[in-house]
Amino acid sequence: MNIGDVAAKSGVPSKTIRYYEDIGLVKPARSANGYRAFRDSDVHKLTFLGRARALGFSIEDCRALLGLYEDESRASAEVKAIAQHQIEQIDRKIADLRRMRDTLAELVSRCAGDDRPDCPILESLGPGGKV
Amino acid sequence: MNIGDVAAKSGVPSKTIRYYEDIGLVKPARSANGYRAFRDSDVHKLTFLGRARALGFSIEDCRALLGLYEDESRASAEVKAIAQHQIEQIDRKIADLRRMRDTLAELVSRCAGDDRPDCPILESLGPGGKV
DNA sequence: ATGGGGGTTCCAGTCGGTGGAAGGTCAAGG
DNA sequence: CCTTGACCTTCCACCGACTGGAACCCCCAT
Repeated sequence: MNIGDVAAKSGVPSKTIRYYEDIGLVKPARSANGYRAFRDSDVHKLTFLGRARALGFSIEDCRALLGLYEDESRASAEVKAIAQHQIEQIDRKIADLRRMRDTLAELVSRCAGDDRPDCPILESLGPGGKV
Repeated sequence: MNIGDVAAKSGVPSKTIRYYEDIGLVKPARSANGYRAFRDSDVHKLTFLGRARALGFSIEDCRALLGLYEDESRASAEVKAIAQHQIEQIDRKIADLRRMRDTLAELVSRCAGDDRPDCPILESLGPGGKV
């Protein structure tokens, strides 16, 4: 299988697949003409990677998960720990974003939004403010 | 004022201040010895930038906001529009993260997390899965 | 004069790709 | 047999927004 087919099947762009090879996540064989020759197992790995990335796992987490995925004698506890850690990271990001959002929403609600220059948003960002 | 004092007063690291000069957000004068010479207005700008960045505004948004901040004849509507757009971006990010979080939480809840190898998390990421 | 704590420039690296140039390969159609 | 066009290859540069570090300069106190 050539890279284009794999990209179509796995949903991971060709460019990204080459990048994943660069960083050692997949190791496709090579045909005589120099083309990468993918097996079904590579497609499975790439599908796996695409989904893991969509869940926000870092590349290094993906590398670890892929190792566990391939390891028939893994302990599910290891996988669960990584996933739980990822949930914590996401929760932290959400909390940060929510704080930003609330602050912004409050500022926006106090801004007239007309053609006059006075603006609580800019005032809060400036030296007197306390955002 | 030297860069270190400004960093302390504005809360923006020296390195970042130099970077902001590089990309044209601040334009400090220079002393005879080649050191950057900041005025109070530069400190105000950098404080402004620090706060705007903390609210998640992109550098380009910051540039626009800084322009409006400096423009006495601005219309608050312009500022409000940028802030509202930013809120929308944040909302979209939160929604994405929440989807990830929910999916992960569901997978984690179904994973035994013991020393056995069977793991719904890995199964969902693999070729049979449907994350 | 020496030491330490500023400052300066410039280059490289972060993360996870993405875009594009220059060139090789292959199957189909004229 | 040749050309066209779609694929593939490598390599290098760029995105955002910094951050780390090397190598060097400057100024003040001891």
